[in-house]
Amino acid sequence: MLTLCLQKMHDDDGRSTLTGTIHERIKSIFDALTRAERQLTDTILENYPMSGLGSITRLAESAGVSTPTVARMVQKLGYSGFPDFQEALRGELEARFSDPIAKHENWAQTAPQGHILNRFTEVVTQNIRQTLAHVDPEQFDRVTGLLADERHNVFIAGGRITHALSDYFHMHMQVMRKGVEHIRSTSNAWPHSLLDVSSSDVVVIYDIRRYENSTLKLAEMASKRGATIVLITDQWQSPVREYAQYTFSCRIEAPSAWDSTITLLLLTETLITAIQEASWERTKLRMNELEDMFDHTRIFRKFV
Amino acid sequence: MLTLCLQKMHDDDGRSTLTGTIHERIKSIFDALTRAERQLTDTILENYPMSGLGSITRLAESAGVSTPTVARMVQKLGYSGFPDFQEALRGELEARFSDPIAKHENWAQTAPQGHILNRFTEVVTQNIRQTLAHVDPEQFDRVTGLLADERHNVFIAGGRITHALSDYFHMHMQVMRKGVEHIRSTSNAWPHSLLDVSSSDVVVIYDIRRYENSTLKLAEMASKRGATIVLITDQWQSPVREYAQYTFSCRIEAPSAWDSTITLLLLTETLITAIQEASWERTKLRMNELEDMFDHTRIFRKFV
DNA sequence: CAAATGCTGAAGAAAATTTTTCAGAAAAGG
DNA sequence: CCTTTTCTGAAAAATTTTCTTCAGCATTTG
Repeated sequence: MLTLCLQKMHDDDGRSTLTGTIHERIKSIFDALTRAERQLTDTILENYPMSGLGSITRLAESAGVSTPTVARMVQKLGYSGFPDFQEALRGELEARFSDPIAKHENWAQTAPQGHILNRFTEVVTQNIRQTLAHVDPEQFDRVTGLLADERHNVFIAGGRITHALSDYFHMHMQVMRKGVEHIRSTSNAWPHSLLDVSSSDVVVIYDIRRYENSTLKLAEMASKRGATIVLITDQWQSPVREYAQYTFSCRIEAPSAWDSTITLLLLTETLITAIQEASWERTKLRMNELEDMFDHTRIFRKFV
Repeated sequence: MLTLCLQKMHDDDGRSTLTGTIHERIKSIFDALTRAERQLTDTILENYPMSGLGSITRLAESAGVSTPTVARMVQKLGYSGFPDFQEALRGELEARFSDPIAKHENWAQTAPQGHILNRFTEVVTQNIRQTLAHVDPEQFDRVTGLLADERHNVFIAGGRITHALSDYFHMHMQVMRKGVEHIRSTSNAWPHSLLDVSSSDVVVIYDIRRYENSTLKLAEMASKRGATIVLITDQWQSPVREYAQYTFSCRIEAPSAWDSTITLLLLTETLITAIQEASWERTKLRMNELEDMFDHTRIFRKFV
């Protein structure tokens, strides 16, 4: 067996001294780790460095691996055993505590305080929090029910920025049910799609600033045909809301010249999951069929 | 014997729950302590809370008292034993370290505990945390530099699921710089695009499970042409990593039959922001030009 | 100053943690 | 498809840690 092992030095006391933080060490050998070991390091890094301070048993349990896996892993990192590893962790913690600058926990531990990775993520989590605080669960559930029901055809429309989102939603909806169509409001051809919209149908419209005229026109015409309109927009709300029966406002603030569509994607994925749960029997069948077709087309790798 | 003992409560799990921090508790009973015990608390408070995290023996030694003294002392504080005391210490440390959103039980306040809105968001924030823990800021910065540099042409490719993401990235990149092309690995026409790839170019590839054969082929061929390959993948890593100079692993776990691409979007948007910052002068000009064009096309509403 | 009380730590007992072993499972290679 | 290699966790063994006991010492009090 080829054993990967980081270099280790012993000083006069026999205590091990290794270079770099454990976090860095883990990342540097991450590629050489096995499945269970990666699972373990994920747990360690997730709540770093706290998670490693309990007993080896506790750490193993919370990572969902066995204690020998933990023992082997810390040896790969270059420590003589779990206590040695824990000692190093405590040392790091101590160093961090005595350093007054490092008081704020960074998202990306190894990135400096003001790095864009941390700044951006900070704002995004705030957006998520504020968005979720404004979603009406009842409204959400009713929309889920509407979209899961195959008696209603579903049309999905997005604008310049939100095109990717609507495309993503459309792709997933197609797997779960029939009667889903993607309308490109950026194309001149969208009136053609509207021909099929009837009063029992649902039109999902994505529209964030700067709100597009063609999207508003689309909403107006779909509304005239009696369709139910679901609007996913930003906190300032697209004018489409006048025609919409259901409106979801998502926070899109970002430390950038652009807005962040993370919260829109979050809402979209949550909707997808809810719809899937509401129509699991049907969705399962369709997914299996799809899998079969994929098997016959060799699009995907059989073995990872 | 008159035993001093702070009040202690047991919850359903039998775990002890005490009020106030250990530091406060020690101070409050300090007057009632004996000589050896004061010696001990001095040591604990001197390097609080780190000193208490080793073994009882170590703590006793560094305080110059015996282990029974420590054991008696923590019982006076109201803990059932040294491990119980240590657990409390770890809890305090964790509270100090962890960010407030980690303990957010209900994201959507009005939705019930187990509502999909809360369940999904919980998992997503975990994904974000774990993803950020794995991003190497240095690698991130280098990729930012590469993509901001107009001397390198940029090709962006996505698969079935990641098509929307690559489309989104492409749209933003187009605003910021020239020489950006979107390759559809799902179409048979992608070899045509590869004709233009030279050794100074950068190919950004999105690939999450199930990894697509055509994407791997694309990477292989781009690699043969000497292009620098940036891979954005999931935690299990696409086989494309063999050809990639830069690999970013994003957590995509979701309480769903599908994976969540939120973290990929987060990384993408952060990249966009970083690239924008790195080339702000140029980007500003291009954005102004774009605005002018929009003004002439009446695509957007002039007044909201 | 003597007796009583309480404090302290050495040593051993109990309990737990950590490490090792090994067999079955999974993955890789032919 | 089969063989080989590697990985993984259950269980046992080894080690460490924690707790208890108890005899000696210090302090207080009358």
